[in-house]
Amino acid sequence: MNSLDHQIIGLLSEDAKRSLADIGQHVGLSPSSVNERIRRLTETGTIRRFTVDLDPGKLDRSTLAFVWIALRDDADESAFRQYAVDHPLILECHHVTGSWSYLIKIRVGAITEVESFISDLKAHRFLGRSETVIALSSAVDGGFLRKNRL
Amino acid sequence: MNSLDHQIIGLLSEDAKRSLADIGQHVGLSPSSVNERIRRLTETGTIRRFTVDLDPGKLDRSTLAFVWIALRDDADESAFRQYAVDHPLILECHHVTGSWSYLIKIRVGAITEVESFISDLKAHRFLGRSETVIALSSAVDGGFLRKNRL
DNA sequence: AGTGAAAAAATATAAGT
DNA sequence: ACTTATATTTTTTCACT
Repeated sequence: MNSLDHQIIGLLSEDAKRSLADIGQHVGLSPSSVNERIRRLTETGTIRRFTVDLDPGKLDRSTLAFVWIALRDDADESAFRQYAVDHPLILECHHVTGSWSYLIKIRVGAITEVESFISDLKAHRFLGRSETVIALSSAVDGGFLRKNRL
Repeated sequence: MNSLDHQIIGLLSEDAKRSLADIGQHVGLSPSSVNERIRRLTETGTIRRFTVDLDPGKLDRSTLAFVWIALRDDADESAFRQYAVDHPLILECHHVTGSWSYLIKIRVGAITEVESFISDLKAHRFLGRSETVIALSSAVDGGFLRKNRL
């Protein structure tokens, strides 16, 4: 991982459809060399995958909410984690420091879905207490490590 | 945006390097049709861009922190938002409901950088109060809207 | 909207420095 | 490691249904 790799990563995260030739021009390498570096970055796991950045609003997921969770004392924590992995609305679920045990980030179509989300947590007997925070607007979003963020 | 588009989006978000032919096989369309649908999804902004999912750990950004911010009473809020946009460590910055005004998500190489991050907020006279929560581990991460999350 | 065929472009491979 | 040249695959375009 040297400076060239960083540059390549920066260009790819900005637009992964750039051709190897185009990237090569920017960083001063031939297409084959760029190709080989991307292959290695992918192999070593620095690049996890090529993907698309989607607009949540266009996919009926305009509402962003953060839900703090305190698990029940008798909750099966590994079952909870698996539940989070499988849950279609949960984008992030972090075990955190502080007075809450987990911070969950969800995107839903409407605020009413937050309520059913929490009800479901209760029904599964995971939930002790919770507190929900709604995002009114986002100055920065995307969640990616981006070009100017490396 | 019909079911075929959703399927295509799902496949792309899983692996945006799949060929049009491959996607076509899965959804039952010709490569040209898939191409046309992806073109339209991109044009309408449903697909914002093609990008790469990077491993923060491999890029010296292993530490994930959430910083709750209450702005100073006299803070210039639009200046703060611009500061957030320009800041290299800030992955997300949301204006939120509740007793805090903003929730910021940052990824840093080491926990010590969180301190300098907050000092800088203070130096810019944005910060009233703040509270930092560190992620100890993540059951779900990535931040993308993913295949099974549409 | 979708298809199939042809053209254009991009990627992957291999031989040489 | 990188480059150039070649082979292969993919993407794009277009005439037609």
